[in-house]
Parts: sequence; structure tokens; C-alpha cells
Amino acid sequence: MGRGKIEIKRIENPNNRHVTYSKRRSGIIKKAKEITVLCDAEVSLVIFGTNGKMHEYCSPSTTLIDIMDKYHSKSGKRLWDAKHENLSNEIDRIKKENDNMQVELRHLKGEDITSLGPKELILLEEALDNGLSSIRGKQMEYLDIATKNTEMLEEENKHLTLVLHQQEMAMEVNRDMNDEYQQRVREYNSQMPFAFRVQPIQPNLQERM
Amino acid sequence: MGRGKIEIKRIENPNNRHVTYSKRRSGIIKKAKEITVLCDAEVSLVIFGTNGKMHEYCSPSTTLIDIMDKYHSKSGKRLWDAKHENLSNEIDRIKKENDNMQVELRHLKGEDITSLGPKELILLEEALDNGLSSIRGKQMEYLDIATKNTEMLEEENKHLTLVLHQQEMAMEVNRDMNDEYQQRVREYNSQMPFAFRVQPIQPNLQERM
DNA sequence: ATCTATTCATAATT
DNA sequence: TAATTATGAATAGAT
Repeated sequence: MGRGKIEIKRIENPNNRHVTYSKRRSGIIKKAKEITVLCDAEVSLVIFGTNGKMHEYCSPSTTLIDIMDKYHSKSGKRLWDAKHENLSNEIDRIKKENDNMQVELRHLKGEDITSLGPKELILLEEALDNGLSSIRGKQMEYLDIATKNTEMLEEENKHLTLVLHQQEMAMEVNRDMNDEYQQRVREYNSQMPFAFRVQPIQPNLQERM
Repeated sequence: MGRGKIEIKRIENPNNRHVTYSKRRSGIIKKAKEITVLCDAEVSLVIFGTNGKMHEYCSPSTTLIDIMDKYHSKSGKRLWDAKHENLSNEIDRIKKENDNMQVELRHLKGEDITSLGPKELILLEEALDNGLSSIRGKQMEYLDIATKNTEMLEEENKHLTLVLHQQEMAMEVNRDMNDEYQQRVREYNSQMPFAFRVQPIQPNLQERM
């Protein structure tokens, strides 16, 4: 049904495959709707394309759950039980994993160790020692950063103090000049447009913890 | 597509309806198979006619359970009954718990700590220190036991040595007596029924580690 | 069930 | 991507 007969086998060209998928999908859904109306049928149709997108149709008189329930009773296949069992097994598996981790955690924290033998204790001790040295290494890094930070800040402080001092000197000079100038203003009855100003410096960026 | 166009509305004549149902049902299933093959699609199709009979198609690559699983995750609709919902929630909860423990374990072992701040490191260090002191306390117990054991064994050894010495003395005396006795036997041409024997001593029970 | 006139779905093309 | 169209497929009604 088209400009040529096609074999029913996988369409290798991805583009064509997608186009055909879209067309045929809507075709099937249309047919499903029609049989629902024409023949009073109950239809559930779920389609997944290679892109993973889902499309579904369910006859309006029911829900997918109803259909599945009926399927269950008609086919005799224990569809839900199987699913249920899978979930239960999964839970058991994870719980066991959980318990093991729980025990390991408690042991590492020095709890519930009465049952452990000397060799196990030695292994634990090693693990803890390793953990401690790793953590102290990291702390050392932080300490280095903090030390450098302090040095930078002290340097910065010195600089700021110096600049501040210079600024004060400059202002003093300025004030003197100004006084002298005012004097002249008074003397000559004229004005100066601007006073020199010292710009504040920007604080340096600091490494943060 | 037939000897005349038909309106898409319920076919009132039961006979016609049934016939159309059969024809169209097989048509849809054929289409479903085709899209499966042509386009790599996953299809689940369940049809119930008015007679209550069920027909289904499911693409060979999957099962109805898989399709329903996917449907569940894609649509987010609560397809599963309350039981399932509970189990799923339980799994999610335990998995989360698991992940948290996993992280805590790795941190205690000094792994994945680059993201931790100094305060967290201090808390970790405390935990590890506590664990270490607890474990070393336990090791100390074992050491005490081992020391006591050693003392006991040494005591035991002394005792055994002493007893052994006494025994040797006794045997020597015995041998002398025996020699003397044999002499007498030879002299008097008669026999004694049994010889006295020294019983070996049992080692004392020791506390075990 | 089988047959066929007719409508429909759609593959190729634009 | 969205129309168009020639063609094969589906099927309604008849047998």
C-alpha cells in the first residue's frame, strides 16, 4: 500500500524507519479506535519506538488496569505475582547488602566488636589508620591554605596600613595647601576648580576554604 | 475499504458486528506484527470482544511485564496495586539508605573526601579516633588474656617438668626394684601377673583466644 | 469461508 | 517537517 510493495523486514534507513513508524503507529491507533467503536471491543495498545517514546491507546470504557486484570484472569499467567516476587527478591537482596554495610559501619565506629577476633581487629585498625591518615592529609591541605591565607592577609594589612598612612599625610598636606589657598582666596577673591584626591585601593582576592 | 463506506459507529447487527470484529482484529494484529518488524517497535496489544474472549499480541523481544514496567515508568500512572506501590516505595527508601551508608563508609575509609569541609573532617576524625580507641581497648583485652595464658602455661610447664622429674625418679626406682624382682623370679622360678605402670598425666585446659 | 468492489493506509516523492 | 499521490492492503458486503 504505497508507491511500491515493501518486504516486511526491518527498515534499515533510520529516517525512513522513523517516518514509517509514525505513520503506521497512527494507523494502528486509528484502527484500534475503530474496532472499539464498531464492535464494542475493549482494546489496550502500548507501543514503544526505538527512541523510547511511548504511545498508548485504551478503549474509553475501561482502563489499562482493568484490561490487565482481565488478562490476568483469562490467561492464567501470574503476571502480577511474578512482578511481585521480583520486587520482593530485590528488597531482600538490598536489605542484606544494607545489613552488611550496617555491621561494617558499626565496626569502624568501634561498636559491636566483642565478637571480633584479633586478626579482624588488626584489619579494622589498619582501615581506620588509613582513613585517619587520608583525612589528616586533607586537613593538612586546609591548614596550608589557611596559613597562606593568613600570610596574604597580613601582607595586605601591611600594605593597607602603609597606604592609609600615606593618604593621611597627603590629606594633611592637602589641608595645609587648602588653608594656604583659602588664605589666597581670601587675599585674591578667586577659586580653584578641583582638589586632588587619593583613590582607595581594592582588597586582593583571597583563596577561600 | 469495502463495498461501501461505513460510518464509524457501533454495528447494531450482531452477526455483522462479530464478522467485522474478527476481520479487523486480525487486521490490527497483523499491523502490530508488521510495525514490530519494520520499525523495531515494542508493541503490546490486548483485545477483548463482546463475547469476552481475549486476543493478544506482544512483540517477541519483550514480555507484557516489561511493557507494563516501561509503561509504569514512562506514564507515572499508578498501574500497580497498593502492594506494589508499597514495595516500590520500600525499595526506594532502602536504596537511599544504602547510598547514604555507602558514602559514610567511604568517608570513614578516607575515600571521596575532597568535597568535605574542615568541620566535617574534624567530625570524621573524631569518629575514627573513637573507633580506634575502642578497637585498641579490645585488643588490650586480648593482650591481657594472652599474657595470662602465657603465665598459666609457664606455671603449667614448671609443674609438668617437676612431675616428669619425679616420675623419672620413680621409674628408676621401679626399674631397680624390677631388676631385683626379676632376679628373684629367676631365683625362685615363678612369675608375677602384672607390672606396675606409671600413668601419663593429662595437660590442663587452657583459655583459648 | 471466499470473493471482489471499494475504500483506506501508506511508501515514495516533493 | 509536512503535503501529495500512486499503489498495495484491508475489508464491507455479497456469495
